[in-house]
Amino acid sequence: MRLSQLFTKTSKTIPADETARNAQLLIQAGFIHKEMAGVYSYLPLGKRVLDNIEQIVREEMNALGGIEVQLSILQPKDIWEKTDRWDDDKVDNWFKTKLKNGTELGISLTNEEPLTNALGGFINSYKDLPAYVYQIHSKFRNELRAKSGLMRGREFLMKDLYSFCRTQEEHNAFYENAALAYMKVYDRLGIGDTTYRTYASGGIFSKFSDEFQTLSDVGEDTIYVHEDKRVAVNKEVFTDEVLSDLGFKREELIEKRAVEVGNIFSLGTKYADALNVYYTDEQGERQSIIMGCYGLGISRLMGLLAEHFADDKGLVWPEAVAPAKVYLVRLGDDEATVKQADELYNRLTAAGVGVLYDDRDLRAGAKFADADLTGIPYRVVISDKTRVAGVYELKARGSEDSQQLNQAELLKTLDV
RNA sequence: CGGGGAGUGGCGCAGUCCGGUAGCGCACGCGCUUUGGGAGCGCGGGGUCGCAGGUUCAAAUCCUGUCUCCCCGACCA
Repeated sequence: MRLSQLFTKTSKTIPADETARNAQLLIQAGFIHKEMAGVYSYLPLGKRVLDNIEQIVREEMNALGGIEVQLSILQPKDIWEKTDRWDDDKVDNWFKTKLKNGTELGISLTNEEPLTNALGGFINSYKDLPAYVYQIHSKFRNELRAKSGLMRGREFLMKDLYSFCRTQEEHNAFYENAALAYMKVYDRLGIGDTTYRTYASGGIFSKFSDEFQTLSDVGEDTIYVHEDKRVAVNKEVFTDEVLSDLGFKREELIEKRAVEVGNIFSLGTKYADALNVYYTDEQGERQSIIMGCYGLGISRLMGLLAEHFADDKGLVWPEAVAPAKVYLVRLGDDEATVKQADELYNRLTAAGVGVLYDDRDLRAGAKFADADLTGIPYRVVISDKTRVAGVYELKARGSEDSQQLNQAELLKTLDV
């Protein structure tokens, strides 16, 4: 992408109506636009980051055996009444709307009922199970108060997967595999070493659910980390009884602040039963389906990564999610220099390397400042001077030092 | 939802207490100079002060209502 063609622009000042560092940085760098409290639009660079995170999640869900769908955002009321969840007393942060004729509708905040209902038409036999179905789509929650930028919005992008199993054993095995897949996602995003599988309240179907909590001072959750076992306990279930169940001693655990970046639940048979979705086993007997749900916040992760990897100059994206791998700075406008920069841009682009090509008519300082703020992993400078010297200047975003390389060395360093 | 703070060109702010029809920086346009860490000088365009009502000869400024944003708390299937 040529920056001369990009409509967004960076700002020298941070927005006054945000205090969350992630939102400040992402708005200042032109990645997102705030529509209203808790609602953000994704501009070109932000959209790329979001897509990159989404793709990593998609790959791991596919590897887990998941099959992707896209569910509707408008939802009918009747299926939620069957599971007794429609009432505002049951779910109080639900956006709802109405058809012109007065028919009430729900706006997607979760999808157990719609998906189970949709699957019900196809699931008859034990041969049709298990089924692991997911989507990556917007969710809406009418939070009393939005906060923390992308980390807690009213509209957000989330991956939600639902498992439909025949037996508890089958469910348990998948549930554990899902937990492993989640950790793979966090590893790929560069936060694996600070993310803990965390015991949390399980609701009515199991003693615990599992949250995935990434350590962060701006996190909303308090967890107690067991470093040796690489697990944690959420404060909400941090009781002597639970510690005893888990075989942990209180003094082994360290209190930390964390951001919930995933949560997986066992759901039992409640929803499928309520929606009259069963399967017939090998003996011809009708059996209940055991469900699980597995959430992972894509946009929240973007906020977390923005905040987690930033420094005083701006964003510092991990290469896996960066909107581009290379920020190519062209200085000087000698015809030969322009030609050389154009050629490198074309070559890298053809090789599949994402490049933000700063071909704008700006001074060096402005371009360097933008390169830093934008957080692209590698900065390459081509100037009249480097051209004459026959070198390319390469600097990693996280490093203070730059190096002078010939073209072969540069391409090798960039894995081209 | 309770408490606190704030809404003034695209962005960041001053002006509000002590009413007299709006100012600075950034950004933007033009010109000259400059050109490796957010350039300098000059000229120029752009806002009716969140919205509605009221007081007054006169309201960004005072009064009433309302909307929005931020923070703390509560809430978070």
